[in-house]
Amino acid sequence: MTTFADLGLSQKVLSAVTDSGYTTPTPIQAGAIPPALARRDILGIAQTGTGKTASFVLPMLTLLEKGRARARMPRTLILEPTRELAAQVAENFEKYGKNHKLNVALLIGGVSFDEQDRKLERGADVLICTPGRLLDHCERGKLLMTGVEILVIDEADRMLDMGFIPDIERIAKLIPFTRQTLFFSATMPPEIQKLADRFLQNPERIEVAPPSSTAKTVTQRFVATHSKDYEKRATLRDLIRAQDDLKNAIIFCNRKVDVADLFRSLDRHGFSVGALHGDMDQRARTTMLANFKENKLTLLVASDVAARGLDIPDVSHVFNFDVPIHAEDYVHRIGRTGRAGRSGAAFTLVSKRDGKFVDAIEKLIDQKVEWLSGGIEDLPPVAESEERERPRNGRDRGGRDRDRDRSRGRNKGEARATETRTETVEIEEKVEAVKAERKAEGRPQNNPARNPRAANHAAPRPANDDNRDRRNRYRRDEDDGPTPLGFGDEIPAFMLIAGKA
DNA sequence: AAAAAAC
Repeated sequence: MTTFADLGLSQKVLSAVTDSGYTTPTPIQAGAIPPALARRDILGIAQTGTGKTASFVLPMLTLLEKGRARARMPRTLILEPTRELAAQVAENFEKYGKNHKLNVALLIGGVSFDEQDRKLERGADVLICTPGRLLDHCERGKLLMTGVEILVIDEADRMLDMGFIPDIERIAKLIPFTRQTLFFSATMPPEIQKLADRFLQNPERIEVAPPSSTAKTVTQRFVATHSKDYEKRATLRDLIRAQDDLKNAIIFCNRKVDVADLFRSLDRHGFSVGALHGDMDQRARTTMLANFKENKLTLLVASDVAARGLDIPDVSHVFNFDVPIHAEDYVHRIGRTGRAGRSGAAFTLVSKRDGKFVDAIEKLIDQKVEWLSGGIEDLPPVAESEERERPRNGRDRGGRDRDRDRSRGRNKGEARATETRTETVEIEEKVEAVKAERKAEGRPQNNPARNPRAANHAAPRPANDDNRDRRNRYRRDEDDGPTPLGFGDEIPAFMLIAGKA
């Protein structure tokens, strides 16, 4: 059997791989590493979860040992479609490059330029980027890419979906054409093939089957639900509570606003929950993902930003709050669980209007998905009592609901979750408290604009700092019951936050 | 019916 030692990797790389506990390469690694080391172009058709990242990181590290470093010139460039994926690849570089003295620069949007600029000035050997920020650096004249020897285009099909191809073409023009190019895509539709033909010279083509673990180790179920948002939220809560082997879960919504809404709803119901979508500020995204990975959060409500490629080894459950509009997304989403041979469960809430999407999914995965308990036709009619059960005053709702849940002895994890509310909320509450106190004392608030140094000492920004989120945070949920007298849909801004104009 | 990415 092939081992990593047979592939021609350097001692430094091999020892880091061994330290990580790996002995046997995956098919994509065994197929791509030897030709990559021989300076061949690579066309890798592989999904995430196949060990794809290591299949380019390991040979790149070995090749970087051979050439000579040119002053302040990056020698390798990796392009990723999302910031989280870029960060994940950077982590891999640190892990497998621990015996190397390489400077890795992560150039992604949503964070300040300063630190990235400093890294570039010190001289970075490896750039790991999202396209927009990289081009921004280039346009500012801070970055010369004429020394790049290896270009990696990862997740090419997704780059295409996201409209990144023009950016990729521009970037490719800034790099010598004598470069070696490693090109990866999960699928090979004609557009991608054309793209590959343009970017690659006589590539070695390696195609690996999608990880079969998805189909084999993930238990998939459809769950019938009424279609109103609050009904779906209730269905979801019952479903989560009914799981006795739930370790952690990602809950996917189709839209960012729904991620925000569902996050707040679950949080108010006392679940240990975080959120992840592209309109959140980068700090919040990073924190949320880190906390989820470290099991400080049990649930992560996410948009499809988290559907592909994110490597969280241990997700026990995936819930689709919304049926994905594109069937491929379903495959990517449920692929977040059942990884590395572990078992996983994937539940998809389905309401009447989702019929055709459900059909498309079953067609794509070529199997029928069982219903958890009866189909949509078997749903009991909307219970009027449920309407009445909802509290009159939305403000008291969270506490009362939790008490009710507790007295029913419903959930073990949930009471604990009540105490460990998400850090986001805690941070935000702290910030508001400090601000309110200042205002009460009549002291001026920190104004970073007036006093730039104050910014460094200011209270931490709320983790979930997106303006839209902030407004929505105080907008009342549909399941909060009737609006209190005297307020419209929105509680007046002055009652909410001191400061924010 | 969406999401993602630069300011």
